[in-house]
Amino acid sequence: MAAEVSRRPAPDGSRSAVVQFPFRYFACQYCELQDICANAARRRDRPSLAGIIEHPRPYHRGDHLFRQGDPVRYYYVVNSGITKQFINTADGREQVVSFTLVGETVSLDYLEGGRHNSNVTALDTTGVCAIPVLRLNRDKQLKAALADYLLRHTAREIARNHELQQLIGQGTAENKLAYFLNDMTQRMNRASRPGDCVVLPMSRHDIANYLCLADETISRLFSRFADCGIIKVNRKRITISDFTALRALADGHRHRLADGACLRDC
Amino acid sequence: MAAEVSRRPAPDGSRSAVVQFPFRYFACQYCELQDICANAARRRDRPSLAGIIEHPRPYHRGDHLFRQGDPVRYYYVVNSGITKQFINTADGREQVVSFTLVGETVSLDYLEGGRHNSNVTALDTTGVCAIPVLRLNRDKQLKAALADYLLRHTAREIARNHELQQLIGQGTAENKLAYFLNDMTQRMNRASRPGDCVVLPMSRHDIANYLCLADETISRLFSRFADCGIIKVNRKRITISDFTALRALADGHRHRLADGACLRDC
DNA sequence: CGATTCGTTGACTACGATCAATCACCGTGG
DNA sequence: CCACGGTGATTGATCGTAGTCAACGAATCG
Repeated sequence: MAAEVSRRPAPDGSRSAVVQFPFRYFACQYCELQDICANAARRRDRPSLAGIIEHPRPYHRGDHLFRQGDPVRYYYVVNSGITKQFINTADGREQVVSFTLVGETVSLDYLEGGRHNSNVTALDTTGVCAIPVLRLNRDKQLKAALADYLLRHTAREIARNHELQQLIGQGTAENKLAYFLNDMTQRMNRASRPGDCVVLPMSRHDIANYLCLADETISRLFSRFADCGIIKVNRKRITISDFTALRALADGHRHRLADGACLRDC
Repeated sequence: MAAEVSRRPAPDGSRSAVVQFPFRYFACQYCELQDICANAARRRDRPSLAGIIEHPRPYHRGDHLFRQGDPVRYYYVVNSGITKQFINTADGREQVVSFTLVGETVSLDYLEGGRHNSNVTALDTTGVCAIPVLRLNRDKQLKAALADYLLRHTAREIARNHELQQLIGQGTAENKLAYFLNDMTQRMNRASRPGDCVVLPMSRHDIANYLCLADETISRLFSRFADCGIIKVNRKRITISDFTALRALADGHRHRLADGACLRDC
């Protein structure tokens, strides 16, 4: 789709920290920043992230991108792998608030004083594009362009959170998991052709935590959905057999699987 | 605190829609925008919202500031009264997602295409400062300054939502209501001296909806809190008798009132 | 003053949490 | 190769919280 670069940088393990443009990752074509990044890099008349964007060495499972309380240094876009974002609650537990997939931006949840209010760790080997906030301030034009994008992005994120809040609060356990599976399938398969199969890199515990359910409830629901013929479960690999039923469970909060449904379908 | 203007505009019922600066509302001193609004209006070297900010006629109880699906035309700051923000869910019900008090900004939850994803109505007679998005685009400098502010604001809002998500999902009904009362008291009394009394203009139903609880549960909890000597309830007027206990219930998710507590305290 | 909406209290139920036991998987080391 | 321990996932039994249904009381409005 675009010109390739000679010296290939991270996240393939090289030592280079700065990308030479023009360059495209696989994820670039799905990235919302491409108009002020890869595309703009080839035009003189437009502000571009080229030259200030950084690509740190890939993170491995469990590595922290940043911790709660850290000063905000970068905006992050995931270009390979997956991250988990969680907050430390007042009573010492953890609450998973989001997963960030390929092509997505790690959500900005900053407290007064420009400090992160959350932790972000890699769930798998993960490469990122990192936009240094300080260097950004030197280029007013670029900053304005990025602010525009970020504002749209966060506004959408708030809208998403509001819907999630409704789901977490009002939905049944079935609704929550159905929503999660549906959402993950859509987001993960955006890069590939829309498939009926999805590999969830996070543990059952992380899913349970994210949806505010007990680990055991998630297990039971996976089994129940499988019994009803809606999905097939093979460890972390989930195959959706009945998208319509899944969608119905996800959309219609309060909708429940009839007790007889299982007997019919399996 | 600052010079008053001769022709007093809305929200006092006048026909004027545009404010003459220098001017200050009561809420201005608590407004996060004051540096690019009231303060900046008196300086030539700084971009200011003066001249483009609008003050529509005050809204009355039940009036809509905007509806879900409407194109985004303004950023709103409440300078008197209170608003309720809610989304229409997939299954036709409503979900209250926030209340916006004096000096606060109505949260930006926009979908792709620049359309509101929520409804905002006045819970009481409410005056606002409205910043027209289109006119803002003509002044790059001002837009950049405002974008900076809005980004910080929304980042904090996302952080808030993440904490709320944790509360809604994991907290007991007691935790939720205690959090709500604590939060409202703090935010409402920011303008006045920190008092132990708060008038909640929203209905029990709105509170229940916001906290994802049944209306009856809210009623029961008000009674229980009162029985335990934590609060005094007089219709919409709530007096906090025991801030420590309330704070403990709000902070310590999973914390519960002991069954004996009531008997001790009342 | 009735009519209607809102708020409170009671009785019962159901969903999901909790506690507990077992199973499956995986890397380690003998 | 298998025994081993450790972790994660699954299934079962029981219990408690908050939802639901229902009736009543209180405030508001025309």
